[in-house]
Amino acid sequence: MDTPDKTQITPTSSLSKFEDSPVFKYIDSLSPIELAKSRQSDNVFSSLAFLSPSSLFPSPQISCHRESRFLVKRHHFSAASNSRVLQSGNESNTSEGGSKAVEQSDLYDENLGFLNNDSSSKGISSDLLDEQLDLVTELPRTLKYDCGSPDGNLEPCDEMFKNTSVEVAGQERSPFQRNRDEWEERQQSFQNERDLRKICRIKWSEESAGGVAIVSDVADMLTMNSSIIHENTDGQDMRTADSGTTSFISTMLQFPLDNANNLENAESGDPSCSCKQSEFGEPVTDQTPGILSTCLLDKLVVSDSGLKKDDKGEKCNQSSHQQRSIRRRCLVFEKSPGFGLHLNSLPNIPKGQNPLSKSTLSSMKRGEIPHDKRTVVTENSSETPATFGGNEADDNSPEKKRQKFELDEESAACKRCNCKRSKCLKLYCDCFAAGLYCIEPCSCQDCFNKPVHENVVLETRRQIESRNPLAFAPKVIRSTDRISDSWGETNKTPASARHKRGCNCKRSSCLKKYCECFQAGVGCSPSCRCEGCKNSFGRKDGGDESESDGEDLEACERNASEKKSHDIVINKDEEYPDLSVASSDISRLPFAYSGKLAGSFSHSIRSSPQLCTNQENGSLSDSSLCQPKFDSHLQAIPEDEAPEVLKHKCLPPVQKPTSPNCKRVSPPHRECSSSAAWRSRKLILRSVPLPSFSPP
DNA sequence: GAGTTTGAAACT
DNA sequence: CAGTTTCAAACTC
Repeated sequence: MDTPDKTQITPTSSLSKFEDSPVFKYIDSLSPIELAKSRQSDNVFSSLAFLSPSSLFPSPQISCHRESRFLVKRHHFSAASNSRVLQSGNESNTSEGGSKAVEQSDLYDENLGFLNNDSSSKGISSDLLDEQLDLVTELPRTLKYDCGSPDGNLEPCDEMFKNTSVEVAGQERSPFQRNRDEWEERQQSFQNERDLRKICRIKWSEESAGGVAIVSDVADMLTMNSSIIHENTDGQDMRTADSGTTSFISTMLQFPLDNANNLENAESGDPSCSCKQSEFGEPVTDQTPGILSTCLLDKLVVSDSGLKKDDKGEKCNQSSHQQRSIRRRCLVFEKSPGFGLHLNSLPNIPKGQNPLSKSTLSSMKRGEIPHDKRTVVTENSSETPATFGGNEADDNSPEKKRQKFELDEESAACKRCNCKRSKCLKLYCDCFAAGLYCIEPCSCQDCFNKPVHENVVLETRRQIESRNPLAFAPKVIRSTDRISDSWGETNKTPASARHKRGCNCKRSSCLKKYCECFQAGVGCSPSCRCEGCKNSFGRKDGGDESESDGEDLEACERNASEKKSHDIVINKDEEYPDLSVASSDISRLPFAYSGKLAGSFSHSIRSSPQLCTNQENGSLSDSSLCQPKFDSHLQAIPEDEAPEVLKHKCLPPVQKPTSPNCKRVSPPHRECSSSAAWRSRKLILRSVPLPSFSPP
């Protein structure tokens, strides 16, 4: 098919075409995004995956974008399905740009047909499939890093992934997950989420056994079409992952939407093997806790699942627990980055940890504060040369350099705490504060922040949370320019972020990392009590230095984003400052109640009021929760691309948080920075909200 | 690498 | 709520 020029095709254009025909939508949106931004797409994918399915989005535009992306990935996936999906994925990674583009065009029709089969769930199924595809694509990268076999041996890599996922779910995450579970149980309102977790658990438990039973269980719980699954036994390897992922995703989606069932059915149809599900179950479990905050985790998990699929869940033996742990760590960090993923909160990624995670993190970070679309793409390309080779002619471009620089910084940032007296059980400890266990890279002494001391950690967290429910919530909230708060009004910055509490700097002039605002790469706000504020990201008084010195700003952002990207949460609920805050906090929280909210799937969290619910029953908007993912995803999407319709439509009516929990919820503030980076953020933010919230 | 500075977190 | 202490990161040398 004729794929429109990436550059030319923008979401906006695609939107216009949606009206004409769904096919055009997919084609238009797909070809440009995928080709240009392999990595980015990954990020996006993960974000999208977690986001509600296309069905969720009433607006054709949104669905179109997502579908297009998914389709592309799916193409890729389908191609691989016949042969070793993973391998193909690995190979394709290097040459994603060209090969995928071709495949996409070819496969596009198929996907459409497939989607059409399941009218009700086609959107969702497509999304899920796409996600799987994305995973496949990303897996190769991961394999390269982790397995050390780029082409490699899929099996080993798969095993690695599988193990990793297992380990994560079982060990490191166990405490968090448990907390989440507890919360969920307490809060019956989120039945879907619980079901999903159950499924994951089941899969997990039965993974070793074969996971067949799991499938049935899942089907029962999710009301999936087991029949469909069985029918598709032929494509086990490929489908399995999809099915698992799909089911998981659908389940997640179900929270807010009833469409999940449909989606699951459609998706489940693809997957056939119970083993696959089990595999998914694992990834899901992992994802649930950590992923939320960041897209990276999602990706990783998904990819892992995908690998497992190929290898067959049974194959996935726990080869190296350590490696898994490490991976997990990285993932978690990344996730929390998210904004950071969690995506934003990935600042502290151990150096020794997965390169993949690094890359992912980098991508996420970039996503958080992308200067422009290109940046994201370039980043992706950096990791997977093949992917973007064609698109990125910018190797020499400043952004490219910047990306490399960021990668280096990320690597350097992969350090952990160095606590000596806090036992890593206080917020002094970055690991603990981020909801992460300390790991080898940490230089802490008498550390209790380890899985072995799970009970202690949890109890301590409870205590801290009892004092301050938002203690583990993201410190920085990003909001789009749409927000009209006192601060935002003064600051026209497209995208803005603010520190939840504001800093209290006296001597650093908010120009050093002592300042949390600066460290997070956000400007100071009226809520800050700093003296002599000279924050390059935005002064408390509204002064904006960023414009004057874009380069400096970028450097500052890099520094800031490096570490506490995970702490930053995008605020979709701009209109609802309180809510946004709460949601942001939730997204980042890995532990306990917050952890449940944040740790659990972003969707669930978003859809679920848990975070606030625990503290308060106010319903939270999912927007913030989903944002990290979207953020990364949206990064590539220019403002123009993001249709306003989506903005509005996708954003479900948010209920204002009446939550008392949201302490110190600073009124929505906007940063003054008007740098390109911030602008890009703005774009991202807009796009983000849409997917996350799907009108019931 | 050791020592200092800094400001958040914790405590009173 | 304010003041003080503790703490670990950030920074400097």
